[in-house]
Amino acid sequence: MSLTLYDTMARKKRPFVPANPRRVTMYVCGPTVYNYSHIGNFRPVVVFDVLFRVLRRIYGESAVLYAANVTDVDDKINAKAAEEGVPIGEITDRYLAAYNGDAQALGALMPTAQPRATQTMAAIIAMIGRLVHNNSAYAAEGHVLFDTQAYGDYGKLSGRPLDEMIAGARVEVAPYKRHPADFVLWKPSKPGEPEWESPWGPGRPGWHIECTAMIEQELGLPIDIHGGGIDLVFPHHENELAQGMCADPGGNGGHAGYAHYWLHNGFLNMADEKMSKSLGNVTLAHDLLKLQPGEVIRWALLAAHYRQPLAWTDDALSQARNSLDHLYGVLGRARHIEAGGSGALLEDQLEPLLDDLNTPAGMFLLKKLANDLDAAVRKDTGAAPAIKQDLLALAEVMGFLTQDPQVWFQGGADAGLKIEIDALIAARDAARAAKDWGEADRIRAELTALNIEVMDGPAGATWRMKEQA
RNA sequence: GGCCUGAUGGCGGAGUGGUUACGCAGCGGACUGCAAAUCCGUGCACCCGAGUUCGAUUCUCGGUCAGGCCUCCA
Repeated sequence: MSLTLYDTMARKKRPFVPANPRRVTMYVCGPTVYNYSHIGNFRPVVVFDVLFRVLRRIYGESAVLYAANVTDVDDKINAKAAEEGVPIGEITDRYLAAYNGDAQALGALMPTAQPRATQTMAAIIAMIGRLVHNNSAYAAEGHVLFDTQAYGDYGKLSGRPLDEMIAGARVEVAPYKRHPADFVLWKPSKPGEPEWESPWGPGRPGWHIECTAMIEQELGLPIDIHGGGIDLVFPHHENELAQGMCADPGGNGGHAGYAHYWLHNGFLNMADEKMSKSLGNVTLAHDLLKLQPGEVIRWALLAAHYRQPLAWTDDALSQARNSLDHLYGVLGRARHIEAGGSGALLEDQLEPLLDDLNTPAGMFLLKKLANDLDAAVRKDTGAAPAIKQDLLALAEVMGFLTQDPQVWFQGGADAGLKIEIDALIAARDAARAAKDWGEADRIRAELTALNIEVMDGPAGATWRMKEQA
């Protein structure tokens, strides 16, 4: 099976070839845990979860190492802790738990490692030490700065030559920087903020160094795939790359590279504008999940190709809901079919995903397989078991159809409501048997008021919860 | 100002040098006591201009528009 991925560094699709097929490594930049994350923050979670699943399918479950970091040292965390008068650990534990819960609800598998900055401090300090030692970094006024002049290819990832960036810079340059693009590896903490001891004085790490240290500690350099949002290309990933290359004991470029493939997901937009906390146009995944099944939100997040911008609208959610209702409806009608006996190659079903994670094409194939299954069941052609297996195999790699169809349609009803519904359905069946249409319709109206939709069929009436949102 | 993306039908969204997926919504029909679900059929698009070509929505250049990055950011 050959997987092709768009590499930001190469600016084109490249065949994916891991350095070691028995140990495939992927790192994705994760959240800063100081609050609930908005739905846009979960786009990479879901996108790279699909990639994780595809890789596991190709190379084997135990062969893929997927690390997603958690930033738990940060100004915003400090501010939140100060506001509540609690240690930062209380803030970060709380919001990390919420984040993981939301990710799970969206069908994302746990990464194989979830390193935290506070637990990587020794590796961070050691790496800064190496950078200072080999003159890639310098100490100045209590700070340690990375010397961007030390890395000849600085700017290559983002396509921004250094001099052009300086020409267009709109930020004030700290006086202790040798070069305007130099960035902080270590800085003193403000009074009252958490700090760690280091050879350059007490303080805390800059933003970029934690990822590089975590990658080295968790996965080892170089890694196969490095992922994140498109906004991270510059400066975050550019800086990671520069310090990572220079931190190698072999010197600048001494190892085979930092990451062999750079993947970046596009933004999720609200009404043509990026969803952003500073713009105030955020929808929290945590709130959305109270209104919609996680699979519906996951579907909406994967409905556009991951590199394209994704417009987040109520209509997109409702279309996602319709699509899943259709697929679950087919599965419900095929519930008596035992999946199996497929002669088809898994590669056929994976093909859309193997082409740079083309999830919309994957959805198209899901729907096609579902329609084929429906027809095979209806016409009793004997092809149903194989088609059902294919459908479920693709759905699993995409993280869909994880529930029993009956639970999908009726899961929103508690036991008491179900008893009430069954009684009403029975009464309506009796009325229909007596051709008392007035009474039958009256009961249906009663069920509608309970948010229940009735569907008459040859084997009697079935029902489902209607869409909530 | 510099750099980088994108522009497909009413909406969402793939893809392709020549017959343009699919979903939702719409319309007609079948089925139904009426519905729902399902099935059959059907209308609707490739931003503008130039170039390359027998032929461009697809390739090239220019333009327009939109979005992003250059500051925390998925």
